[in-house]
Amino acid sequence: MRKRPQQQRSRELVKALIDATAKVIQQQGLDNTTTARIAEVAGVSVGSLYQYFGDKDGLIEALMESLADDIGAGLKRLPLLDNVDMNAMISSAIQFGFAVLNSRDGLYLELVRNWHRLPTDRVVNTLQQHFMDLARLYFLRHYQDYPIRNLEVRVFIVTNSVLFTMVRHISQHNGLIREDDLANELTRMVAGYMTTPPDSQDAPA
Amino acid sequence: MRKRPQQQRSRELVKALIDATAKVIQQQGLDNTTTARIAEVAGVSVGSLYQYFGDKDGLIEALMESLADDIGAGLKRLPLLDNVDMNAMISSAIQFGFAVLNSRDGLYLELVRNWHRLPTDRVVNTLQQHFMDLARLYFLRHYQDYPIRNLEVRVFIVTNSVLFTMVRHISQHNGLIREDDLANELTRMVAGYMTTPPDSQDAPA
DNA sequence: ATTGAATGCGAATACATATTCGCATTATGT
DNA sequence: ACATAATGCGAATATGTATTCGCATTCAAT
Repeated sequence: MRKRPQQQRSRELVKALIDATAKVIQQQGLDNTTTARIAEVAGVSVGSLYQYFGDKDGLIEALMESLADDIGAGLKRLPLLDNVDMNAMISSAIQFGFAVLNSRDGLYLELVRNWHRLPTDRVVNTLQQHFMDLARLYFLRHYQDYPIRNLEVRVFIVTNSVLFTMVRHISQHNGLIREDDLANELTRMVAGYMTTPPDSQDAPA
Repeated sequence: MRKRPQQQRSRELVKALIDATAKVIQQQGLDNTTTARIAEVAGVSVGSLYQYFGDKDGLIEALMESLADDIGAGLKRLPLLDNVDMNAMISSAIQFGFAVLNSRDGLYLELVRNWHRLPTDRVVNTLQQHFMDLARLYFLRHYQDYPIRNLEVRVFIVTNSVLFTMVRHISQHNGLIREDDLANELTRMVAGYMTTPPDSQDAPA
């Protein structure tokens, strides 16, 4: 942020710009998100935009920071650890995921699709960290004895698998697969995998 | 394609353009892929480009068609069904996936990252179709009796999970997770999931 | 009320890029 | 060799977009 907004109106202007950025991305897609449109939607001139943000990327960064906080807060609010069995816990988490992706008219959807050209580190770390902690706590509480090796790898796989499978499904309006079927199957895959001992080969052949 | 190349040199020109498109995407990224650069790399003028392709998208479409064929051929060449157990079969498929993503200096990587703004239907269908057939044949051969319900959903989940987890991993140079660990764990997750009966809840709590 | 700082403005600037078009060159059939 | 079609060229055109800058307006403190 180039300059700190000091007065009330400029703080509102900054907020309006970040909100407008979200709105434009959600309505026009990241490719058609221009500083002109953002300023217009915010009811502000382009010049004012550059008073508080060094460039367009700075503005988008600010949006991502804000959303990372939202997601972090949303996750903390979910009482995932209260679930006794892993199936229920994972099911809740996946439901939350779908809810987020379907919220705000597809804003999150568009952002995840474009992860590779956005400053997503903060959000990704929030997610990864949270599920990592969750997994550790869960195993400590329920399987104090058996050692879960490769927990980092497992959480990495599971997080990305679920997230991108959901995004792919929502993005392509696949009428053949219902969202709750997908959620159920994802839950089964993840629960099965997370509760598999590290060494077993486990094919019931 | 705006006009069919009839003579030898123009057929070569078209091929050079498609090759150049791949090269530029791989070297500069999709965002910096311009008609000027493509023409330059192909050793051809921009004007000639528009003789055979209606627009830039047409050119990229032609590239995708060509790659879809390559992938289809590569898949057919893999003797996946010769594996007796599912673990080996899936492991081979995942190895193939990594090989493709690491080939051509990251061309495929960049294309998968940008799936949402590319004409990927043909490639996606090729993949989905192939693994669907494979799964059907495998279950017919090995478990003739028990009915695999939701096979479409399972294949959808598994394909996207593996593909995007691989892409995410390769993209972020995550030194903490080795590629073969990831491959092993992916194999375990997928094999476990694909061989799970449709109704079981299967958490060994 | 006055004044200096903060804020806000938007036309002007400086690229970058897709696409066209009139002309030059090369191939093909006779 | 000639005529005609196919091919190739690249400067010019049209459009879009990020960013700047000099000036106008509003605020906050005295």
